[in-house]
Amino acid sequence: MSVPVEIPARVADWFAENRRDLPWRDPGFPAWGTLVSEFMLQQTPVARVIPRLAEWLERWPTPQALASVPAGEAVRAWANLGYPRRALWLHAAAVQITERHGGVVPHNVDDLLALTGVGDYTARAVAAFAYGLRHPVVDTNTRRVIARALDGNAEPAPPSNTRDLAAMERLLPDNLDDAHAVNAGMMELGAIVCTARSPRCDACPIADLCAWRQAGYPEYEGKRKAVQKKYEGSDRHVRGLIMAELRAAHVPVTALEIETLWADAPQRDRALAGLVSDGLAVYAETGYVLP
DNA sequence: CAGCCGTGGGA
DNA sequence: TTCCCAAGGCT
Repeated sequence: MSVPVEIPARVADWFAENRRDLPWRDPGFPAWGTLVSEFMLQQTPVARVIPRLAEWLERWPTPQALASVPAGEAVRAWANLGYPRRALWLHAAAVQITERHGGVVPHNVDDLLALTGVGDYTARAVAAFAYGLRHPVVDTNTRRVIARALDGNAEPAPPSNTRDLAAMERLLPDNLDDAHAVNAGMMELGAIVCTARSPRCDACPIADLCAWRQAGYPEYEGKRKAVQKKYEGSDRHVRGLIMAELRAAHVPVTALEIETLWADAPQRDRALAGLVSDGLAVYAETGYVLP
């Protein structure tokens, strides 16, 4: 596929002018802060992350600080960010950073990938954004911009790490600062202009180059991503109710109290067993507590 | 690899 | 109101 050579420079210039003032973009923001923010941003919107991130870093300014407290403290501080397993994984990663890397968030992508809860996106985001290294960073925003501007599709195909990283690599300038701006700019463009529902093409710096626009905005015909199951009444719903109770309580939550949270006994038992299996709840004498 | 994992806000 | 989906990762 041929890439219009103007795209990276246009995106980088647009980013310089239009970047949101987000905490993790502050000069001197620590790599640990970047790692924490990336964990929190996995499937949780920016606006909900910002206040929790500030609290978190004030309380645990280093990996060692987090590693020194029980994992349950992390789960409680995670509050209502959702997917509380991420709090458990972040705590595990803090322990690993402390034990294996002397408390320094690793620079190396393979070392980052070896941390619990760090996958292909997060590892490269930390290497690129915290340390300024030249790695392609591809998230859901970047994939959408590439799908539209370069491939002429309304939506990206299902994620393929090999294909997505190669596509982004082709856009990355050699210069470190420019590469950083293109990585961040593609994400930012997807986040605030080339959005999933109603893209603001009038504000897009590459609208005149966009393959999807040039093709007349054809509807997406490829494989759709699996539709999210309904939350109301789901196992995730019940797990969420139980976790909210465990976070609020500072004494063991009895089985009787858990019964009041959800009437369907088999589903309730399944949810609770799942939480115990995941390590998010443990039984202690009289009831369930955070780990 | 498809399914699973929370929560809340905008359209 | 209902639906969509948000800086993913693990099994």
